[in-house]
Amino acid sequence: MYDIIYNSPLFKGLTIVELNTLFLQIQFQVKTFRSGEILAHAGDDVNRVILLLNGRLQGEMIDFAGNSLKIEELEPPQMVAAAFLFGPKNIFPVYLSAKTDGKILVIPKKEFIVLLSRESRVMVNYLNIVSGKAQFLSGKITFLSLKTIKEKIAYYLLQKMKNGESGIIKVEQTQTNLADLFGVTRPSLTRTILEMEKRGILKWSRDQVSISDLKQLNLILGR
Amino acid sequence: MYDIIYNSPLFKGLTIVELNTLFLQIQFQVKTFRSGEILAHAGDDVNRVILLLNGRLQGEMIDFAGNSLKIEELEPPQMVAAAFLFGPKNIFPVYLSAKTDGKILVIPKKEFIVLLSRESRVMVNYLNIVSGKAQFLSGKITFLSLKTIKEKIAYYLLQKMKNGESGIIKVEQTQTNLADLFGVTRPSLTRTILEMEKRGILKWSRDQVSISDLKQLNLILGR
DNA sequence: ATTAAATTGTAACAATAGTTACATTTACAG
DNA sequence: CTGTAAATGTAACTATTGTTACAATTTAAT
Repeated sequence: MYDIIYNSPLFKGLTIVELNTLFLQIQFQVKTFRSGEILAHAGDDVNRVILLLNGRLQGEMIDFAGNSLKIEELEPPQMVAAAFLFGPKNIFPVYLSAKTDGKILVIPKKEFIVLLSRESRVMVNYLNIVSGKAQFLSGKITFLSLKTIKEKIAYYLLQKMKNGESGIIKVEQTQTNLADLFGVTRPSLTRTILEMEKRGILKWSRDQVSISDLKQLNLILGR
Repeated sequence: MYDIIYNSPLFKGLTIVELNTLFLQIQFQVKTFRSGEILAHAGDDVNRVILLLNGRLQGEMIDFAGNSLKIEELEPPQMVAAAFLFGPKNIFPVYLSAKTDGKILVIPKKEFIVLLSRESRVMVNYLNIVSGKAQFLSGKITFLSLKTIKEKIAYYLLQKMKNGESGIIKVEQTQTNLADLFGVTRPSLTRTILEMEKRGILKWSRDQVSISDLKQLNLILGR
């Protein structure tokens, strides 16, 4: 078990020996689950840490387009519902069900608090996880608040350019995928891309986009 | 000072005496700022805790409609950029500027980590703050991913009913306000409301809405 | 009670995106 | 090299929302 949680975001930075010592001091359970089993219902109390050791779970996921009811698979060794253990509403936002057989590590919230104050590396790890979620969501909201497809394209491309350099952007996505990511239909996306091409803003050829008029692109976002 | 932070979400639950003792053990600064001053630029490193003691600051705010660039005022004794102290991206998401003269409490991140592991009540408080942010954002995304005005109305009303009971809902908002909250135009909202009335789903009279057909209302959200 | 301001109702038209269906082009397996 | 599947281009039509402007109604202050 310790070899698995050794690699988890929550316990990273600790040695296996340290993990062993730490877990001697707290109460926890390892539970097995069977494929198809429902581990938590939406609305259930979150009063424990659940760390997926092996197997696959599925739950809600926020995708790029914010279709929040889409289902995401959790892979080991991820934490379940990390942002719902604390805060005002300690309930599962969605169903949590098993796609395969597997095992979870369960730590009661009280024990977890002890653990956090005893081992500051775990505390920092956990803070990183929860903060990361908040940051992720914050970014999604920025994207979601873009109203038109043109704006979404502009934002997407400008983001890609930041991590890059020149006016040529590699898009490792098909338009079909992008449309899905944006939460729009594929023909609408294509239509908008072609319109932007006609206006001389960019040139989109398969997996490569070249920006011809950066000013106009920024203008779309009101910058 | 301690009388102010005594009431802050971050330090609540501790007595003034305990706060005094705690602050003797860590490094911190109290800084004054002047109206108009920019306390942090978007992109600046977040390597410190900032707690507003008095005065008013303004920064980015995510509103109900997700217009993320709207400006929100921070009031004392709130924390600034709580979700950006940890996590992968430790940078201010927005400008932070002063609306009035005032004072802030500044604790370097390193010191703050010491503080968190030394006083688990503060740790739990902080976890509650960050988790609360994540939960808030998660809720906003659920709302933002509703595509049509009809869906937004349905979601809004059903949320209101949860905390209530009967088929009569008090809406302490004008349609003008609601439209703004939803991120749509007022005539469009009115039009949609009237259409829903025509279909016998609800009856909207000023500040009071009565649901005539709960099933249809749920159906709009695909439930 | 009267008036000004705020709120709500309405309508014509424009803009944007979804829907559906099919044509064309490209990639790639055999 | 060829055939098939995937990706992209295109078009007509519908649905939804925005825009603008004004009318009707309600609220609240004097």
